[in-house]
Order: sequence, then structure tokens, then C-alpha cells
Amino acid sequence: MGQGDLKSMFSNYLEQDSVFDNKDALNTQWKPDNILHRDQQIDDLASILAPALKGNDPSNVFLYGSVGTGKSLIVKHVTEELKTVAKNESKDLNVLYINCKMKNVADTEYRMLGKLAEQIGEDVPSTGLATEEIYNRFFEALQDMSGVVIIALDEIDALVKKVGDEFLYNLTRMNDDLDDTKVSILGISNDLNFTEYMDSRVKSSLSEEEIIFPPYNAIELREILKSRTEEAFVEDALDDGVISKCSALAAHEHGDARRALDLLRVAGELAERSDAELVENRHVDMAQDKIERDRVVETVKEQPKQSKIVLYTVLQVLEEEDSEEVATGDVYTKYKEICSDLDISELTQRRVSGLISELDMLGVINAKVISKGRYGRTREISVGLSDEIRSKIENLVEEKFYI
DNA sequence: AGTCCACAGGAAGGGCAGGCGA
DNA sequence: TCGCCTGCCCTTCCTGTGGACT
Repeated sequence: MGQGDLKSMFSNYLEQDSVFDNKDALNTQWKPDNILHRDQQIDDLASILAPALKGNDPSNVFLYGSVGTGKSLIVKHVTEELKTVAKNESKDLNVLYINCKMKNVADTEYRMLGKLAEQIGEDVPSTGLATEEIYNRFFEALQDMSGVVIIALDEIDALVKKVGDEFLYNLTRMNDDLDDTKVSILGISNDLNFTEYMDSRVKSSLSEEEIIFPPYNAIELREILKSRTEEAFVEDALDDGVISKCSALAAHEHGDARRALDLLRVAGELAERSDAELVENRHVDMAQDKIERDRVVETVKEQPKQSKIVLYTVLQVLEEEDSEEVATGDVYTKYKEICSDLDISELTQRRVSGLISELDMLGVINAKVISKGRYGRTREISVGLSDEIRSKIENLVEEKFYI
């Protein structure tokens, strides 16, 4: 592209009529004025937390619901309102919010406690101290405060599955040792059966109250999208049926409102990029593809090098044998070959098996444990990715390792 | 009914990088 | 500087198992 072209591209971009009015309204972080179809949950949570305004510690609460059912949104909404009222009444009220799934931020006990301590003004080094020490510092910082502290732990199921539930026990016990501060825990979980993983002591003290967030159905999703659309798009930017299509697709994915909003946003972006004046159904289809593609490619990019090589090996074996699925053993044989070709140190079968299982959990490949009787038990590994994604992944790995 | 394959996957722990506090 | 910490990736050793085969 010549430099003149670049200039005209930019000015074209500026002159171009956008289908968007305020794109932020389609962002999951964006807080609408009116939250639809969650009145019950808002009321429940508000009445559970209300005692905080009188300086009493609210019951611990547990919020359940799959992704995109509005849990985080409502926690933020209710606690913000609560803080505003508390401030007007000059009551001491603090809310700490942590997402336990954020990689390298709060995905271990140490990091989570560190993040919590940081939110109440205690500086904690990112590593180096004993977990016990971080706990003490956090405790002392709490001790120095007064009033009620609500600790919201988002995606708490992920952390408990990883490090166990001991830290929750410690957190729930803190109230016994604190003088002026009252702590209340608000757990948010994507996994409805999550309590089964927990010790019964923790279970009973933590889920004094429970609020369930059912998935949105297609009709509810449509209304949610409609109200956001009014804010996000210019008038008449959407073709008939676009909203219904997004809602239907997302309703299929466990009533995930986040997915619905993403679909609509990406469809809008694609329409805009192709100079279309109208967002049409075909843009939604394209958006669906693009979201999946981006997710997989991004996930793969983040993987450590050995994991990438294993994935690459799986793709190679499938291609060579021209079959739909492979067994772990075949992958491992080929893997060793590739490693020696590339002069990369090879891992044990145990580890490769573990990496395959991780890739499965990330949704990059499908691995099903099957028994072939006399011929042993193994995983049947298949890849349900389009050719486009496959070649993208292959390029990614080949570039990196000069294959 | 028993055997045995080809792994799955749990448990424990090693080695290293990055970092702290004294 | 030293001793100690966590987190990550990995190995070693191990027990478990569905079902075709004998």
C-alpha cells in the first residue's frame, strides 16, 4: 500500500458511516441502566447484604450460574449501590472484588491473598514470601480497618479445584479473630455442583445463603440485546432477524448473554469493515466463525512450547494417516520423532498425556477415553477445527520452531 | 472366569527462575 | 550474601481399568 493510499484509507475511515453509535454498550463490562430479567436475584442479594448498612456482618452468600448469566454484573451493581448509600450515611463499608481465574493475577492462594491485601492498601511482593506471611499481612490490614468488609470472589470454583478449599476455611474463620472489622464472603461460581468439592465445614459456613442464576432463554436474550442495541447502534443499522439470530445462537450455548453480546458486536464490526450499511444475518454467521477462530488461536498462542508441539503432532498424525482420530500412543511415537528432528528435548509419555488432557480441557482438541479391550485403553483424539484454523495453528508452530 | 493390553491419571517431589528479608 | 519462599514444568513411581481375547 502506497503512502497516499494509507492517507486516503484513514480519511475514508473517518468519513465512513459507522453502524455503531456507542459500541461500549455491547461490552460485557458495560453496565446498563436497567438490568433485565434479574430482578429476583438483585432483590435477594440486596436484602442479604443490607445488614452491612447497620454495621452488622451480612451472611456469607454463594452465587451460582453458568457463564454469561449476569452474576458478576449484578454483584458489581448491588455492591456499588450499597457503597453509595453507605457513603451517604457515613458508614464504614468496603468491597473487595477478585476474579480468581485471572491468569497470573489471582489464580493461586498466594496471589489471591496478595491481590486482596493490595486492595486495602497493603503492598505485597508478587513472590518471595511464605503464604502464611501474606495471610498475616492481609489479616493485619483488615484489623486496622473497621466496619464491614465484603470479599467477592469471582470464579471461586476454578481456584478451589486447583488449590483446595483450605483458604476458604481460613477466610470464613477470620471473623472469630477480628475485633472491629466484620468480614463477609461472597462467592461466585460457574459450576453448579461446586459445593461437592468442598469440605462440609466450609460448605455450611460459606453457603449460608445461595442465589441461583438460571440461564437466559432465547426470548430473554432477545430483550437484553434489544435494549443494548438501542444504545450501541445507530438507528436502523440492523437487518431484521439479526437480534433473533444472535439470541438463538447464544441460547444454544447455555443462555450465555456474553456470547450474545459478542456475536452482535463482532457482526457489527465485520459489517462495518466491509462497508456494509446494514448488519445482516451473514455477518452473524461470520462473527460466529471469527469468535471461535480467535478463541482457539489465542489459546494456542498462550500455551507453552511443548504443548504447541504436541498439538502440532496431533495435527500431523491426523493428516498423515488421513483419519478422524488418533490414539495417545501414536501421537507419542510421532512426537518423539519430531522432537529429535528439531533437536528439542522430549518429554515423558506421562507428561505428553497430561498435555493432551489439558488441550482437551481448553477445547482445542477433543479427547475421549475409550477401551479397545484386548488392545488396551487410550484416548481417542480428534480435532473439530476448520481447515483454516488448523493451518493457522500449523503456521504458528512452524514459524516458531523453524519447521 | 480370568488375563492382559495400553494406556489414564493420582501422588510426590525435583529443578529451576524470580523474588524476599535479614 | 544466604536461606527461604512460590510457581511452573516436568519426572518417577504407582495403581486403576473396560473389554477383547483365551
